[in-house]
Amino acid sequence: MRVSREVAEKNRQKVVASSSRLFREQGYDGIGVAALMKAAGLTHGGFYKQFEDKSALVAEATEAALAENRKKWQDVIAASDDKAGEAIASWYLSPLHIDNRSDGCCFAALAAEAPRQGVKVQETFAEALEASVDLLAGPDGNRNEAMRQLSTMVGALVLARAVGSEALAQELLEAAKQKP
Amino acid sequence: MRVSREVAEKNRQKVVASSSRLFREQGYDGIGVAALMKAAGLTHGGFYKQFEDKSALVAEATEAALAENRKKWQDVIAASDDKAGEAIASWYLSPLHIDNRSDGCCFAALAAEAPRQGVKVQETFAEALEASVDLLAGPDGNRNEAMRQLSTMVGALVLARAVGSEALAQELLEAAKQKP
DNA sequence: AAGCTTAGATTATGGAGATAATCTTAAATT
DNA sequence: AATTTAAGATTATCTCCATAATCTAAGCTT
Repeated sequence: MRVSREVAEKNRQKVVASSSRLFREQGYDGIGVAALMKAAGLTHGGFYKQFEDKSALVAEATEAALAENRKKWQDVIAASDDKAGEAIASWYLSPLHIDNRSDGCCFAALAAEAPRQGVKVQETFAEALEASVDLLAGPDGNRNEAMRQLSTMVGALVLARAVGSEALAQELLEAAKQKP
Repeated sequence: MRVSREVAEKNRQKVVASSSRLFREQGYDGIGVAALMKAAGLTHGGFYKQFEDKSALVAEATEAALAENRKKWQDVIAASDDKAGEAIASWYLSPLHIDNRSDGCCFAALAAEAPRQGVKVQETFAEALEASVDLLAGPDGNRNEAMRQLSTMVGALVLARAVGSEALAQELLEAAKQKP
């Protein structure tokens, strides 16, 4: 049945938001439209009134995830007295992040699948990466160093999640924290 | 029709080898049993004579990919006069590696999906990671530093592949090469 | 050589998956 | 209040996928 525009818009946002978490958890190919709609409390069929097709939702959900990540980074930096790089590192490389795929870093969760998801998604990743590098570098920071730090953090988290062993995972995160 | 044991075994290996490439290219969920068999020149139905199910092939193909990677690393190190870390870095972080998913690094291609692929696959990743760290560190090397280098390389490659933009990708690889 | 065994082909089966057409009902518009 | 419109439900279609049962022809055993 029909609902008011505000409710419809809210429903749409709910689909995007919950999909942004579910994609991070299960991968772009790991979950289908029906399950995504159900998770948002709606039915399968309504999907195509709101989105062109699944890839449109993929693009929007990726944007949402990356925007949410960015906001979190800003909060972490604002709340810390350390330099941006240090503040982010000690928060990002915490063991909690290993299990928190669903609202964790979108780079670590989905960047590996981005090459198969079309130009739009890749552009979104590129913009988000630039933003992250700027945040990491700070006002007078070194762009190269920030890029390297981002790579190290993302790689460490991806590998830590892949190895199963908690001890090895922990070791990876610790190693990534240290400045050589 | 039936073939000799040697041919059957060769066929099995062909399935594993071509799957190890196709999984790296398209992801574990991105390709099905039928396509994997067809790529090896066989038909769909024969699959279950050789493998328990798809996840068994996933495990074997991952092992194969990681073993192949390791061999390549050894070759690169042996062929270079530099220290192992330097030799691997300059080879691993080359622009060619961005497009070569199918016979490139299995960590960069598939580690992000490993958490969803069962314990066996994760153990395989853990063993391969230990081996890579040992190779990177060399006989008298620093384990932490090797872990950090591996994370940096994997992260940089994953991100470089995700951003679409060739210039940005190149910048990421260059940044990862520099020792801070 | 006769019979047994089995790799791989053929052919179901059943479940998801994506997309689309239609229906219903309530909000928007007039 | 009457009419139009559109969100979301229902239902259908079509494709792809994993798994399994059966078939068959050629290797292997004795």
